[in-house]
Amino acid sequence: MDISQNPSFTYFSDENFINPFMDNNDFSNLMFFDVDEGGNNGLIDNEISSPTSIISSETFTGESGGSGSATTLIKKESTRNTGSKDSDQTKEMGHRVAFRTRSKIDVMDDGFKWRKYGKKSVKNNINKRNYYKCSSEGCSVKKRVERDSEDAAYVITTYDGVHNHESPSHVYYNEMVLSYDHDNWNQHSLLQC
DNA sequence: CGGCTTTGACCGGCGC
DNA sequence: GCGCCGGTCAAAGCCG
Repeated sequence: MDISQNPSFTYFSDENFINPFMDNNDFSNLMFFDVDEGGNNGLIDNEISSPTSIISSETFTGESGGSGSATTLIKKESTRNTGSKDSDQTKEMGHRVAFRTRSKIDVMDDGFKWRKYGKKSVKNNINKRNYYKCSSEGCSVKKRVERDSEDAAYVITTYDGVHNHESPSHVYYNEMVLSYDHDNWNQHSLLQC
């Protein structure tokens, strides 16, 4: 599947996506999308589309150990399906965000602490899919990480849910951002994690 | 020793 | 009802 030509995906390149801390990873092809990525086409079904998908702050670290990190800010709000459907479908997994990055490493340190709880080989993908849970108490955010089946240079990361706590590296993160007086950094959005 | 990873088993949804 | 498939559980092992 060629995701890049899918209209339901928002595609990021480094032209509109600044990564001042880019070190080990090549984020030249970053994108994210909502709803599921499991289907072949990923077209958004109007009836089951998730109401909102937000990534408030992401901190990618090229190598664990802090040698280098790329900080990313993505925010998306899609408010279609505004209450027209029955509200009982608004369970906990209301927010799902996925994006694809070109990265040498499988799992990127985004500032949160993840605990691996599963690994599966899925159809249409020779690579294994890894399942992670936020290890913070009371936070049930999940994350799936898999290599792109067609281009193993890309990693597809899917987040389910929204963190109800701040990132452990949040303080450090904010300091970094504030030191960057750049228009593209929406600092206020960082605070609504 | 505590937290994490690994990995097979188990479960539920869905299509036929 | 059955089988497939994706997601989760949990025991065992590993590691700092």
